[in-house]
Amino acid sequence: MSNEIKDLNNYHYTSSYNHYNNINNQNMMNLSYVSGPSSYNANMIVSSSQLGFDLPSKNLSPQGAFDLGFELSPSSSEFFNPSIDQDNGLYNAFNYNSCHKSQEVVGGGGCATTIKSEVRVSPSPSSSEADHHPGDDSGKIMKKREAGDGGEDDQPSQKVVKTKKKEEKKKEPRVSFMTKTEVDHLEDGYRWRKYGQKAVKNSPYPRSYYRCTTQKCNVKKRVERSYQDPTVVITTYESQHNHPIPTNRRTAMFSGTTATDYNPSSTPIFSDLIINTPRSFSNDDLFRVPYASVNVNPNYHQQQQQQQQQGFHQQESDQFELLKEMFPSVFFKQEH
DNA sequence: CGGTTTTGACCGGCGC
DNA sequence: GCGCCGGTCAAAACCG
Repeated sequence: MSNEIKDLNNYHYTSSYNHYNNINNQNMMNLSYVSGPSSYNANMIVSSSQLGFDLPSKNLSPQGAFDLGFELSPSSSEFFNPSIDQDNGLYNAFNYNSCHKSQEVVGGGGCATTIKSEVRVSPSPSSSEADHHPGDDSGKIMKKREAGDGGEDDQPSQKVVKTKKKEEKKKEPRVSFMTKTEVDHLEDGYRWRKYGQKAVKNSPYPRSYYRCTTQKCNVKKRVERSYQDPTVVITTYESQHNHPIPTNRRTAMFSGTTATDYNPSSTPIFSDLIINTPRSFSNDDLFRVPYASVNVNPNYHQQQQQQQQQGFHQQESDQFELLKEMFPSVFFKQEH
């Protein structure tokens, strides 16, 4: 959308992923994923700023950035200025930087990854949203089926339905992560069924479409690898789960959405992980990161103060709650 | 055998 | 109107 966006970081997503363009201005923090027998570490970078849709410039300002100060590895060349897009519900939350810390946690598993992730919550139905996904409306299915059912009904009412569905669809919050990892499909604790794969224009890497397998849960996610940086996986979540994380998932990770959701016996590995993972942020932390790393960013407290002074704290906390709901497994529960 | 993945086809939106 | 593109469907294949 804006030129600024395109200029940043050379992440030139041609279509709906312009918002991924910036992996510059982000914070990082550590995440350690364990999937089955294998484990891996990853760095997430959450960057909402300059996400390709009409972000008010004010939100792109350094002040707007909520630099969470999560684990900024000196070795990392990626330092970000995360910011939040209030209007679009865009989140620039955290960056995970990886290796060393995660290694400690996982136990020498090798520093797999640096995750850059953008967290974006976009409830806004704004038409100017760069991240509009043309074919991405569930209403389509209905349309198709309706047509197939010989439903040659009155066009007007159908149109109304279409519009309605479209609007509903657009309101669905989305969260995007850029994750530097070798694993294509990041485990997030939920069960997903792949329902499609498409080649991405200008990219050698396909995009995969997943749907939550839980009944009546219409959460979807798209996963694709950045062609600019093949080590970066872009995951976009759409909608929110209306159920806790399945506890019997053998590859489940992290915790559930509530304390009671978490069943240590069924996810021992994660239990260990969580326990062992250093967490230094307080409940007041804007972005309480799952279990990610410690604050090693020397500017962390200063940044926190700045955030508070700028009155971002509450608003972001609210949005964070939404984000947490959408992606609970990533956000280590702070409730205890 | 049930659940998941693969993959070609289909559909709608959009730009030209 | 046409072609391109993103998203989804659904049958077949695969897997535990």
